[in-house]
Amino acid sequence: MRGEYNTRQKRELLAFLRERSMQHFSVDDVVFEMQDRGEKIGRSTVYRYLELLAEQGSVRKYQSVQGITQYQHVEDDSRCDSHFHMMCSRCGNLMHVDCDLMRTMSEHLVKDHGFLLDPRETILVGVCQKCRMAGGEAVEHGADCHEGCHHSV
Amino acid sequence: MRGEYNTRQKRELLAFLRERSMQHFSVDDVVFEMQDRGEKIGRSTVYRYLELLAEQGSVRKYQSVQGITQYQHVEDDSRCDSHFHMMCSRCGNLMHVDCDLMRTMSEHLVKDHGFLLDPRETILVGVCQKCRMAGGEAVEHGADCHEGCHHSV
DNA sequence: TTGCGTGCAAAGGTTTTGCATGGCA
DNA sequence: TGCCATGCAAAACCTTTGCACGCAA
Repeated sequence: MRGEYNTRQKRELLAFLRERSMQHFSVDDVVFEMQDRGEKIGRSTVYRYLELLAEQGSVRKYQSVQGITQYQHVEDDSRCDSHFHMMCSRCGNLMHVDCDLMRTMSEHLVKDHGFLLDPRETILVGVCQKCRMAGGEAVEHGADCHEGCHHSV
Repeated sequence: MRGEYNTRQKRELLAFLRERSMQHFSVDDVVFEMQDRGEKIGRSTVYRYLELLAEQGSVRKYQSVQGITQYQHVEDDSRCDSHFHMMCSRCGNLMHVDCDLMRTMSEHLVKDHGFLLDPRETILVGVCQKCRMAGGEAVEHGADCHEGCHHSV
């Protein structure tokens, strides 16, 4: 059975994941950053172990806008009903949103649109506060949306 | 300048896109289905033309959960402020959502979370009504969410 | 005739797989 | 010792790019 043995690679990878809970990363990030701290781990091992953890639910796996697979370790996976994720298309950061409006939206979608939203699979894409500040007024990705939305950014 | 000539490939591809507006497809879908109807077109041409159309806004491009790039032709791209997309993780269908609650959510996100949502990049993932009916009570992808949300599915 | 568009093939990048070796229990 | 885990290399995929030829204007 898979995931049976307690190996050095697993221990180190798991420690790595825990340190950066709530942060997103690619397989390359893992390989190189672990390498930097002197922990040798094969690329295939990273792929295989992350895949296993994703099946078990302690790691979330999704596609970035660029088409690269990103992973994220989650401590508590139980509150899926109000827990969404936002990703900044500029800096790539993944953020959590845990608020009532999301629940309201879910309920609205299922009631009025017949659509059962899955917060685990859904990622809200946009530009985060930090990047908006850094980029000044001209908000790249949301530029044309900006006008129509009447937001006072 | 790109997109200047009116070639057979462009005409046929554009016709293909218009026929399946509101539907999603991959580059392979295009190549093989056009091939089936006797329209020869090179893979690179499809990539290049879809890329061009995506820049111009008449085609939307995004990553599927499986990591394959999907495209979708959109007739009217002007109402981006309240226009979102939902994708069914079962049947793969892409649907449009054009309602006030989405606008409310956008405004909430930017006001209270500092996040400027981009409706063009964001895809709400879940299970559509048709698939929920077909699948009975046990809703595959939203199963554990189902409980927490107190939805009366 | 000019130069953009096309398609093949090759290259590039990411992920998966086969297989021999290593290491946990 | 038995068997899972690992890592290398190769393969499998998807996408992009270079280049010569075709074709629209």
